[in-house]
Amino acid sequence: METTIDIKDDVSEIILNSAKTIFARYGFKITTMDEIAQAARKGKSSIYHYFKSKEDIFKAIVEKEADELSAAIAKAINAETTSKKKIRAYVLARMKGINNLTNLYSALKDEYLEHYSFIENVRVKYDTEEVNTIKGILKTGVEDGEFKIEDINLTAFALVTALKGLEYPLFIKNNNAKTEKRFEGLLNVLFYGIIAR
Amino acid sequence: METTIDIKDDVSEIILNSAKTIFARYGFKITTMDEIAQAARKGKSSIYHYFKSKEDIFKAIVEKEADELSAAIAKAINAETTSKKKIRAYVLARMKGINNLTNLYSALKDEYLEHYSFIENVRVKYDTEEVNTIKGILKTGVEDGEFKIEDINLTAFALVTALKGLEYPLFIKNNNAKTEKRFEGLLNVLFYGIIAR
DNA sequence: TAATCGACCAAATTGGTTTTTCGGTCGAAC
DNA sequence: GTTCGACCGAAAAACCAATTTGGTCGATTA
Repeated sequence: METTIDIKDDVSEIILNSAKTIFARYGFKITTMDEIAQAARKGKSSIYHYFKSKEDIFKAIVEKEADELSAAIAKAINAETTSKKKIRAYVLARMKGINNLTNLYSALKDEYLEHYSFIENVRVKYDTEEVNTIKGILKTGVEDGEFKIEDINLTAFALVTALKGLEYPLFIKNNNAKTEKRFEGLLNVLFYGIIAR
Repeated sequence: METTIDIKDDVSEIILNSAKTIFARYGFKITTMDEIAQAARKGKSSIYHYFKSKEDIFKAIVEKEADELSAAIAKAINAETTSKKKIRAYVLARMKGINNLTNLYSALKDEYLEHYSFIENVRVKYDTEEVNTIKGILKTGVEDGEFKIEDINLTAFALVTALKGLEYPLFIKNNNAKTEKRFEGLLNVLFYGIIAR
């Protein structure tokens, strides 16, 4: 994975990784630039040669994690053939992925960071990306005659919203085989509805 | 509606209504007992003859509003015959009802009040009530052979969660005929699923 | 030219003190 | 039973000095 091209950004990478650990442990506010610099074995001024602000570093880390989750989800989706399976893969990958990057991604839900506009930007960006991903799957499903949906946009939005709401009470708390079975049941509601036939 | 029995609680009612307006406008924290007393044309000490604390007043107001919403929803449900129509009536009544009591009910979502245990109690109480209502409808629907659901508890919970998530972006913002049509589409997903047949 | 850093600054934060406000009590009066 | 003025103690607000800290700059290194 690592090529020689990365060498140029070597220091940036070191700074980012150092900062990542400290941010994860102590949060954005308390972490100081001096601490980051110290962890990276650099003078504080040197950090500013690579990043223009503390926010900038944090932003880079969060965005990187968001990208990693996106990639993991995309990979899971592409591995499936039918749209139905893609939806299922999406939910599963999302659930498992979020557990991994609890550290910084949880920052999106941190009340203190609520007011930082740059975090809000990341949130909005990731939210729309998420909706678009689902929308894409639904659209393909409809075109292939696999799905039948009145309003794709609305359905995609509702699905993401519901997923986000269920995320914490269902997935985060206990993430095991039993949990998987439970959301399997919910997916069946989505696929087949609750009306008997 | 008003009977002579109410006369005894006349002053309580006055205090409650005065407080309600002030709380709605300025929120729980900023509102002072003196202001409430002044609006009720009473001395501050007099208030304590009817309510034991500021929290107590607020609690009474919020619980009253919650009860009103519950009653409105129950009425709407009972007016319908089939379980499917009951679900639809529930969503509609909930959407319209919440718009009415934006004032204090919004307190449930106020970040400042998050930490007050008495508010948490109201929230939990209303949440479980809501889930139970839906659960009741679903259960009856299944028993009558109208619905077919694997896990009623989970489905009810998911439905309420989704509804709560969609509440703000869909309903509150623009509450009109077009909105009704939109969630009609979502209800169809719930009823019939997205799989084509 | 790219990278590093010590010295420095202004703004924000912190810690501690004082003042004010406010929820709540009490006893008296009606 | 109801009302209220006077009062209390704890919490919040206001204030201020000391310190921290995000960020800049010029010089130095390589």
